[in-house]
Amino acid sequence: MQKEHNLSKNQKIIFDLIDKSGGPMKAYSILFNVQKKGIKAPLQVYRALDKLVEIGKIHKIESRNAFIACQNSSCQVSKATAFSICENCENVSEISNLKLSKYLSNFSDNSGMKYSKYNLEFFGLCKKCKSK
Amino acid sequence: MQKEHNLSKNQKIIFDLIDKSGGPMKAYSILFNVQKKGIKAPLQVYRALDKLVEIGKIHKIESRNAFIACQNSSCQVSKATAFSICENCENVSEISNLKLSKYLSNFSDNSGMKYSKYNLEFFGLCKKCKSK
DNA sequence: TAACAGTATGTAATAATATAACATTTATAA
DNA sequence: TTATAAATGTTATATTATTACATACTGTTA
Ligand SMILES: [Zn+2]
Ligand SMILES: [Zn+2]
Ligand SMILES: [Zn+2]
Ligand SMILES: [Zn+2]
Repeated sequence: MQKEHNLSKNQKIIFDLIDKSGGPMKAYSILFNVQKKGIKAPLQVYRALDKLVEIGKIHKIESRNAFIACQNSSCQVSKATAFSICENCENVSEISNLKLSKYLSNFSDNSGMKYSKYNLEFFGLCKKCKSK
Repeated sequence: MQKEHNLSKNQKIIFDLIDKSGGPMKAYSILFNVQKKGIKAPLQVYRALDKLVEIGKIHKIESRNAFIACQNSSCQVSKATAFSICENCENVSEISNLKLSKYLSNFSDNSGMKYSKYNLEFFGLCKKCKSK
């Protein structure tokens, strides 16, 4: 069960928009879409995004500068994330694979570094785009 | 052995700078550093960076919008990359671990997607920063 | 309730990152 | 040589993100 965070007004507006979109959204596209709700400035968007990432309700797709609603029930923070990204249609899915996440969370090498977080992005062609 | 690409003038200037720096560099920091060599505009930098990424001489650290020289002898293209990033000192190393790269290159799930490329970024504290 | 701390908001300005469009030049190869 | 691809030069502009400062809200505790 995901901890219930009481989202603030702006956080809720922005989370709902991203969640309903079903895919990744970019900050200025979000801004455009919430202007009718009174959110007028980039900073208002980025602040809400920062908080939503922090509590794991959304994740940032780094290679796309975009934000997607968490598709796992278990992400309380954005600290172990994996995505598949179609390079043709830009469809993005969060990968939820216990073996993969265990493998990566336990990964260590001889660098002496203690890893506390990772982000993995796979690229390729999705089913639809492959068959064209 | 890495295929010998005959880098163009701008590509060589920019690769040498990044390589000698020993760490990740940002595009506009690169621009500042090569202005004395006649490279005056952002686009000249970005074009060289694009090409260098394409042939695997450098990789982009997506979470940092920065570029680092390939530290493996084997990357002919930037299509299977893994990095460790210290969140304190921002030191970045390319991870070269055969088991990890095999595991990820062979990864597949039931999404029907064919993965042809991945990028993995680990975060944590490096040896030095941990012991402070 | 009053005082406080922490979180969130509003607003303007600006910084940092990246690309579009167009003209010209250089390298490679048929 | 002629054609083609790759690289360069230049200006302008688009996109992404943060700084700085003022104000308001929310929950806790004296
Ligand atoms: Zn998630
Ligand atoms: Zn697709
Ligand atoms: Zn490499
Ligand atoms: Zn460090």
